[in-house]
Amino acid sequence: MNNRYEPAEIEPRWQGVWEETRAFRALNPGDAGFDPEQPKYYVLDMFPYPSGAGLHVGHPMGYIGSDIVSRRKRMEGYNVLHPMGYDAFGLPAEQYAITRGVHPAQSTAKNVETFRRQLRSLGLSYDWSREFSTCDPSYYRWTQWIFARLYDLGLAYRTEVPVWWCEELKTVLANEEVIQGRSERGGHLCLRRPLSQWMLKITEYADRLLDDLETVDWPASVKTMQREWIGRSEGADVIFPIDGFEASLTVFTTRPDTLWGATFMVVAPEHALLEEITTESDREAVQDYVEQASRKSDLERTDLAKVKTGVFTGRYAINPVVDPDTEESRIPIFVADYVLASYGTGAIMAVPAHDERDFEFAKKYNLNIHEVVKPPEGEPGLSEGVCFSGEGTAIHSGPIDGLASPAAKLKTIELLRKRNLGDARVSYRLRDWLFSRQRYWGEPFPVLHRKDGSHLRVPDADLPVELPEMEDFTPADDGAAPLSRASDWVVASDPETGDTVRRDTDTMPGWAGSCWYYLRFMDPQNDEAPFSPEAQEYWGNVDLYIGGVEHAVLHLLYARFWHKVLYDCGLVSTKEPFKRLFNQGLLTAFAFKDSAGRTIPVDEVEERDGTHVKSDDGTEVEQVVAKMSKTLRNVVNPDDVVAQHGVDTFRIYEMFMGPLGESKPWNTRDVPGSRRFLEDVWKLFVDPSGSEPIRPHLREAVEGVLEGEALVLERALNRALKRIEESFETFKFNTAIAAMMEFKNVASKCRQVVTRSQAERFVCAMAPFAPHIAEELWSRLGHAEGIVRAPWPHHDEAYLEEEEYELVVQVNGKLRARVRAPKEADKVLLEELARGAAQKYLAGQSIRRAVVVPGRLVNFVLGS
RNA sequence: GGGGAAGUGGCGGAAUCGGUAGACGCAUCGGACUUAAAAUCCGAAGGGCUCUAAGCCCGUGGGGGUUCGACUCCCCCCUUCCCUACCA
Repeated sequence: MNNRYEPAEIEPRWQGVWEETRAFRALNPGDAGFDPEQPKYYVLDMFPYPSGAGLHVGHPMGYIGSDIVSRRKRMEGYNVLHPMGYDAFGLPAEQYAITRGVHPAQSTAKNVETFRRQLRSLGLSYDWSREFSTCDPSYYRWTQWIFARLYDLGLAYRTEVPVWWCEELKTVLANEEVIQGRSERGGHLCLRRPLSQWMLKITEYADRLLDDLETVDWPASVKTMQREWIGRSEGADVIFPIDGFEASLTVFTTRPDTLWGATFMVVAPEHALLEEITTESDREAVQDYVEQASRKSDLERTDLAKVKTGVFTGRYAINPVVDPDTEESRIPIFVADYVLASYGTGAIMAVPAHDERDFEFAKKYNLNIHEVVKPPEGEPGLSEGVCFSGEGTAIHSGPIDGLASPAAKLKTIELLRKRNLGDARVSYRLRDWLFSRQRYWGEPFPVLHRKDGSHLRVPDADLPVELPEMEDFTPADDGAAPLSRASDWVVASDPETGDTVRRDTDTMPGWAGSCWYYLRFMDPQNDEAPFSPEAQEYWGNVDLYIGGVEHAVLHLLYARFWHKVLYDCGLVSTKEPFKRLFNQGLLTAFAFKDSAGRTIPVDEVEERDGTHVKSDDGTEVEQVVAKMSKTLRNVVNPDDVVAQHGVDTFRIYEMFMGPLGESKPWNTRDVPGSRRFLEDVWKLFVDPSGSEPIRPHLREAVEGVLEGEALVLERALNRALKRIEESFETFKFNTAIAAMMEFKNVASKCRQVVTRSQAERFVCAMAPFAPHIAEELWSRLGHAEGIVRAPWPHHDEAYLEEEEYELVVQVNGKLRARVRAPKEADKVLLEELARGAAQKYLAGQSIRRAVVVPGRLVNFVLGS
């Protein structure tokens, strides 16, 4: 028998065994051997987007973490669902296909294959029988089916909206995919353009999406981000009559109590009434302004935000609470692009005394500023020349004078309601979800368009509406969807009348597939339903969801929305999809900066005498931490690490780097340390120069009382087991590995004393982290059954207490001595011991006080 | 501008409830083994001062405070990273 530690031999062998024995298969209700009494645990990774570049070492960070949890849960007796798949539809896949001139179906299949190979090589305990891609027709059939439910509920609707159009990508993008006027992917300039689109009424679920955040165990920061994204604000609609005009102007405000201070109004350049209300003499100026605003990208609109601009429309509104006989009741209406068409009503009442933006605008255009809220004592207000936007006491406001802001708000709303001039209203920052793309690589909508402009759903029985094969899938210059050119495919017959109808030619956005994949994993082969009620009932929701913070808002919000819709349809029994969420940290890498602050690629830098210098001219550079990127040439491929050291080393290193939740830099230099640890563990149990599978003294269990070194070892093991246990609470697996290393260090000094029981418990505790070596050692220890379902070892408190401990002796808070103290020593004895130990510091001094903390220290406070 | 997270040796990072700062590992330096090197094994090591022996001082971004005692709690400031960006 070869007794050297050879990961290249061990690892593929055990991976083969796991596959043959289907070691990680999760059993569903109805499967042979399913035990309804066994507790379930569902651990999910955010599935990857299979890009052409393959995995880099950052991807597996979270996967390894979730795998460790899965493996331990299995050892604790849970029926663990731990699946993996691919988020394969969407823009990036299509862009990649276009730049390479390959069909997206082909490039995606190839990328998926690379990802699968790499993931499999990492020894992750996925139930591979549940694997799928979102672009599989057998999957997207049900994505379409769920869309049909949304359609039936009236939650999907078509409307003409000004949408973000990206000229470069020839597509429409959602608000969330446009950052500062540029596409999130690729950074291309975008502009707004009206198009007929599918929208999903996520706003209808805003309150539930907000309220149910209370029920999930998620990082507070993610909850906050979601709350802010939904942006619920309570306020009121107020109707302002327009002077000499039939129509009125409605605004939304969160401060109805400041109504008496509204001295002008502003409408967005896109406001529907703008053209009508503009007077002849001002028409030209207004039209100019509107045109300018439409040409501005949002980038410019925000960048120039510091300087507000606007134009008078020539028209006046009437402040409904100001005496109509006074000139003050007539307030001018402006158009300005600091008011957004898409929020509230697209128009505001401007209260310059109590709103920073209005204040700025009023100062620039010399408009009236009328104070109606007195700031609380000590806070500066208008008299100090500052705009006070907080809450205070109403003044100069007739019927609400003297009321505190919250009461003033309520009373104003009551007044408005009585006079039919407005009412309380809640407004959200969240907009409905723009759900269609004029692209090829996505789920086609299961919708047919009749000649009369009406539309109907494709019957469920006819799903999936398969994506047609197309040679040329590039978007048309005019923005028409590629599918509209699939002339055979587009034509269909009306299921009711048999007339000719046209298929909808848009496709769903990339987010669609990831909205419910966690449900499909529960029952992935079902071809009668997206998942069976039994499977859903059993698996419930995801117990632990691990992924990056970049999905804190969109993916998680969209998935929660769909989940709630399915809940309303009676298809799922839980209100929330993900019980606990954990964000793994970003994996960074070292890079270098020269004195001018330019980043220098790693391969142009070398180390000389402890400093880093540029290879070509020897100038000193500074080491910094940056994201892994092609340009910095600091990307590390897991394949290389695995080839050199094996998967177990890779897994141990990734977890040993630091807490899973924190971002930390990869350093190839450190990897051999993890390899050495595994080599040492191996040698602890296997004699590399011998031929026995295991060190002979470990072959049989020895009975008897532990004493001497054996007892020391037992204590060390229990300490380690406890620390490993604790590491699962906070995902600080680095401390678990440190604990294993400490045990290994102690045990290596007295190898012959290690008992079989200790070896077994240690190997089991190590199994989730380094499963291959653990499995090999377990089998060498003579176990025919794999370690995958071996019992998880728990520590015994009895071995954590020692007879004696080291008592710290301080004088005036400074460490001066240490002394051995018996466990049960009382305060008097401890003080006495300490006094003896610190004698030389105490001689001739008067002790003012002695602080005795049993189990810890004694601190002598000397008199002055 | 707003919000959040974080600053500990040369590097990654430890440190339950406020109680021995620097666990564990990397790199480094000695020593052993070797013809030599690698690997391996043993050992040293926060910084400074110093009579080189026991010891002293300083040290968790900076400055204050609370406490017998602060990486940990409170106040102010600085830096870095992430998110967000006129939401009325």
